[in-house]
Order: sequence, then C-alpha cells, then structure tokens
Amino acid sequence: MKQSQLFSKTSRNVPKDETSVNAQLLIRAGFVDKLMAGAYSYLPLGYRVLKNIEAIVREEIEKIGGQEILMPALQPKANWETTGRWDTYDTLFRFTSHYSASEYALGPTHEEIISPLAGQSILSYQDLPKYVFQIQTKFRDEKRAKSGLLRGREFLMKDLYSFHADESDLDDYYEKVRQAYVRIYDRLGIGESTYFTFASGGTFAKYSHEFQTVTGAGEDAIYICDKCRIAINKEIIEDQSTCPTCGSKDLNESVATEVGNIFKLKTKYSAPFKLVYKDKNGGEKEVIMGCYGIGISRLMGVIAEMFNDDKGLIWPEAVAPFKAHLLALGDTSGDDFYRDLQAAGVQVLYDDRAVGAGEKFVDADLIGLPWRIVVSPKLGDQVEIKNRRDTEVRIVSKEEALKILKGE
RNA sequence: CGGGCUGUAGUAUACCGGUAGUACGUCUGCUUUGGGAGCAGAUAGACCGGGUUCAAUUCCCGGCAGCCCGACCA
Repeated sequence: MKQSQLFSKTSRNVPKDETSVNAQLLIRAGFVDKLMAGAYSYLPLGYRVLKNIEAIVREEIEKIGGQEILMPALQPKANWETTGRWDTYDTLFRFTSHYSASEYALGPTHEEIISPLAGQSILSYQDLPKYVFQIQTKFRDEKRAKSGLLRGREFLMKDLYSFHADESDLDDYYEKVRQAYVRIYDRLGIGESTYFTFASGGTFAKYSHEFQTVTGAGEDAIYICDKCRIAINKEIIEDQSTCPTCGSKDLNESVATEVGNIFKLKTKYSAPFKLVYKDKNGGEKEVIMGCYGIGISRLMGVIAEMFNDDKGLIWPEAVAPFKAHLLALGDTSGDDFYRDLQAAGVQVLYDDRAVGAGEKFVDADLIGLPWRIVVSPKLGDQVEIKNRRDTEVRIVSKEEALKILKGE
C-alpha cells in the first residue's frame, strides 16, 4: 500500500474529547474515527488490525470444532419475550417500526436467536454435541460508553454457543474453550498479562469465568495469584481473598479489562425455547448449553493500550496492519524495493509521499509497524532496518533486509 | 441513570457584552529533504432554540453533544 494513496492521515493534535490512550493513539495514527460516543469507524489501517485479530480467533475456534454462521443483528421482540429479557435486559436497544406496531431489538448477544435455531437441527442425542459461532457487530445501549474501543455501544464480538447432552460433556468442552482462549491471547501477544479469572455468574450461574488483561485502562479490579496464574474478580470477593486453586492468601490487586468470558448456561435458554432431544431410551431431555464471548474490537483497544510509547503505537507482528514500513527519503525512490518486498510476500506500507524526512519518521513511529526500512541517498544500495521495539538501526543490503523480514 | 465539567475554523486552542486571534492542516509559489524544515500569500470558525440587552460568541434558561467520577456492563 502506498501511503500517498492511503485513505487516512495522521494528526499531530490529540483529540480533545478522548482521554484514553488507545483512542488517542488510534485516532491520531488514522486507525479509527469516532462517529459518536461508543461508535467508531475502522479506517484501512485499523480494519486490517481488526481482521487480523478476527482471523486468529476464527482459527482457534475452528480448531475446537466451531462452525461459523452469521445471525441477524435485527431481531423480533417475540424471541426476547420468550426469555423475559425484553423487559429486563437493560442495555437492549429496542425500537418500533415506523410503519407498524412491530417492535425490534438490535442484538447484544444471540442466545434468543441461536436457541430456537438449534432446535431445528438438534432432535436426537445423535445430533449432539454441536458448536457454532459468529463474529458480528453487537449493539448495547451502554449508559456510558467510554475508554475508546474498550466500551462501545456498537462493537465486534465473537460469540460461540455449544450444545450438549449432559453437563459432563459441557464441562469437557468448557475446558477446551478455555485452552483455545489461552492460545488466542498468546498469539495476540497479550498472554503474559492475561489471567483466567473467577467472576460472578450474573444471571446465568453462581459463577462464571472470564479472562482479564492487566492494563492501566481497565475497569475491573482483580486479585492475582502469581503462583497459579489465575485471578479473582473483586466483585465476588467476600472475605480477604483466598486463591480458589491453591488457597494462597498472597494475592495482588490489579486493574484489568475483560477480554473474554465463558459461561455454563446449562438449561437457562433451552428451557424457555423448549430445546430438547430424545435420549437413547426415547426420553425427552433439555439440551445443555454453554456460551463463550470475545470482544474483537475491544481486543484491538487493549493491544493499543498495552503496546505503545511516547512516540506512538507498537503493534505485535501477529496483528500489525503491515509488517514493514518502507520510507523513501530525499530523491531516492523506493519503488523497486517496494516491488521486491511485495514479491517476497511481505506486507508493506510504502511512504512514497513528497514530505520531509522528519515527518516520515514521526509518522512511522506513530503508526507503529514492526519493521521500518529506509532507503535514502546516504545509504546508496543499502537499506536501514529497525524494529519498532528497538532503538538501534542496522545498515544492511537489500537481500539481507528481505531475509530478516522473511525469517522473523 | 445520579454527580461534575465542557461545547469557538478540518484539528488543537486564545481573548472578549461592541461580530474573533494564534498554531497545525489545507491551497498557491519558491526554497528545502535523516526526526512534523523555511519564506511569502491564501482559505476557513462561535452546537441549536429561547431570554436579558441599544448590542450576546460572551450573561441566563432549555435542548443537543462530548468528556470525567459513580452505578451497571463484552
């Protein structure tokens, strides 16, 4: 991608209506644009990051048998009345048609849709288990959207639903999902700071589990047991906290952001929707369900929040919109090397703009691609290569630079 | 949803009861080209509605919008 043709531009000024680090940097660097509180446009750079995160999540969920579907965000009132949540789900966006008395909801989650849908194909114990997921824009009428991408009224979420014949099968799958989530956070580069956390079950169960990433911008207080690498959400702490796994009282309080959750729904939704199956003896049983969420767009905010310095963003390679940023300084053209990089399969953003060197360096630091490559009159046939995380630069031949980019 | 604060060019801001200044951006020209470079010129603005006043961007009321704290939540 040639930067001269990029849809977005960088900005020198920090937006005055954003205080969160993730929103300030992502807006300044041209990754996102705020339409209103809690609703952001994803610009080319930002959308590439979002798609990279999405691809990792999809891959890991498919590995544990998830089949991808896409359900409507626009939903009829009736489904929500079946579970009683039309009146009790306080962040549900509800509205009435302009042409009739029909009322609708914008989906904040899809138990009300997937449960009756699953009923069409789950009739017998032989149809179980089943796992389906979607990656879709969700809508929640948050009383207070805040912290940039961390809490929006519209956000991208992966929601996975599992259907089982009995609770032990649910337990087995629940554990598989937990492991898949661990792999996802590792691949995204936030595994070190992400903890499996015991939390309140809310309306679902007496407890649930969530994954919490420690960042300064978090909303939740958690107590971490470093020995077990697990945490407890402050919301369920009664006495002065004991690790539920090892019994240790040596827990550290941290501020964190929830990056995923897993719930055992059991029959909470199969009951009202009469989602039942015939067992081996011809008896009728309710399907046991689980649901598992990951906020894709929130993850982008969390990553931006965690990986940055005073100059700008520092993207982990797994999610970076491009692997390399090629800067052509002075009257040296980078066109040839740009083609070489593309031919070698390196995703590259090429700063071919007719602007000063200083501006190119500042923008490269702000955008934060993993590798910066410079061609300039000073370097002759050689190029300079630098990792965004490092301070030192290396002057190498073009062949050597290609090797570094392909080998890393 | 309670409490607080704030709305001025594209962005960030300044001043002011007498119709608005700066920086960045953008446009033109020339010069520059390894850390947002220089000179000259140009462009563009008071959230909406009502009130007070000779006069309101400024004061008052209402609305809308944004941010922060709390409660709630992926």
